[in-house]
Amino acid sequence: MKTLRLTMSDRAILLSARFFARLPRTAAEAILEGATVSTHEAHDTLFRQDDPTDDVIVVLSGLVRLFRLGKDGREADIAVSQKGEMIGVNAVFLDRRATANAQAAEPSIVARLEGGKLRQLAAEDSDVAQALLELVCHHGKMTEDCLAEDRLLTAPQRVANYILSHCPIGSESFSFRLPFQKNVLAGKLGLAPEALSRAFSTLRRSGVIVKGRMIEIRDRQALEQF
Amino acid sequence: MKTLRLTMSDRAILLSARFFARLPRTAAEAILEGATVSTHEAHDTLFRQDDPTDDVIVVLSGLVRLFRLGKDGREADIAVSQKGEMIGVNAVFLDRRATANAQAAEPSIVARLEGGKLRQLAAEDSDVAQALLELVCHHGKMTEDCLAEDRLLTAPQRVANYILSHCPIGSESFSFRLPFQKNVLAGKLGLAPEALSRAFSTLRRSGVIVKGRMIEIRDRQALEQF
DNA sequence: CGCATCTTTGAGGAGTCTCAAGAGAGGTGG
DNA sequence: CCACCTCTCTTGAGACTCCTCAAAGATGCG
Repeated sequence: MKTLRLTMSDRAILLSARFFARLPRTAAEAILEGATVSTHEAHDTLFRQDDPTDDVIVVLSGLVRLFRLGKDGREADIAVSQKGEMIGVNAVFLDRRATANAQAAEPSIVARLEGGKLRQLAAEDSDVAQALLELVCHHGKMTEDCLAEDRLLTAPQRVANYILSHCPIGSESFSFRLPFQKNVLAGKLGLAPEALSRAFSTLRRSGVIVKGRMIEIRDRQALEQF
Repeated sequence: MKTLRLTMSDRAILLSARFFARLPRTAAEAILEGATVSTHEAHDTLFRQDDPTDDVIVVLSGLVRLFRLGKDGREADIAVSQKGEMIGVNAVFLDRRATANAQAAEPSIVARLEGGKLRQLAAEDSDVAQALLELVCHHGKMTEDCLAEDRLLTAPQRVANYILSHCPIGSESFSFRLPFQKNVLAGKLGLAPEALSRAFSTLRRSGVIVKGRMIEIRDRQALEQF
């Protein structure tokens, strides 16, 4: 891991991230004041569950996996964050202890914002508070979605769902590239890698063609009623 | 369902709820401006998933279950809310559509706050924004906990966990009364009622005694390493 | 006391995990 | 350019957990 200052292009990525994009430029700049950047190898740990921490992390490139550890060492993914997504907001507004482990799932660059500054700005600037509220509500909803999917859907259904969520509405057949390793996708969907593999096998019979990271869908209908 | 005005005791319950308790009295009063109260039978639906809605609900008494429906009609509980807890905050700060179904799990009384007013106050009063942020972060963490438990723990482990969460720290043996039907507990833990029953059977061998809604724990150690 | 509802128990089956081994892809060095 | 190595992914087999359906046993309420 190496620590650096923000470059111009880092700034550009940050300012175009959803959270910052909806803020007035001056507020966004104020938050970035004092931000640092660090690079990480795949499998590097960014922080550990229950560690005291007062940083919010923004992914600039790469992929960060957020997971909890079971007593037996098994891992349960809570979220997988890509470019422009924020991590650790909950902790900063609760007890300043990480709620999960964060690990780079591939070589990654992240920015660290000071939680103290964020709290201060949230208190002073209602635009910032508003943006944070929306962000956290959105995170909450995502987690709810995950929970509901886990409880309601089988493995192939979850995978079908995931694929459909990448499908532009209205198109009958389409294709896209998985944004990360199948390994990581399996974790995100709450499956063992083998289960994901088998799910793809099942979906093959419904017109899903998988070649490496490329996914091709022939018949959207068949997927939807899975 | 009957709709009423706020009584004095309703007000008292609201003001002592966690969210309101940390607000200055005047801010809390401002939010309660225009609130209404309604009573519901068990199994009454308060709102349906995807319904346009701009209310936040506070449970005054009884129990409200929040769940999503699968295509086959199966239900997945997202949360179970008791006296003083708030429902629907996410929706009010996102697209004003309910993210789940809400149903009274027993005869219940709830207050409805106007989402518009809440948004307005959050923008004007940083105390309100702060309190909302903490509330939503807390909800998010709860949901994460649920997700992680689902993925990491077996049925008996989840039940043991639940029991331990009701145990005052430091006590070796203790007992308490379930705050709701086993039916509802099963849903909250993501189990079929039969699975909960069997989990209790398993735990019986580790010193857990179940009589109706009363739970008694003889040996905390045994539970913890389950 | 009787009925409706909730809970427990049993049996069978669907779904997912684990372990183990084989196939494929991508990168490195000769 | 090919052989080799590593890492990822797939496939198979067996075990385990939890669900579903069915029926019997509690519990609570009128």
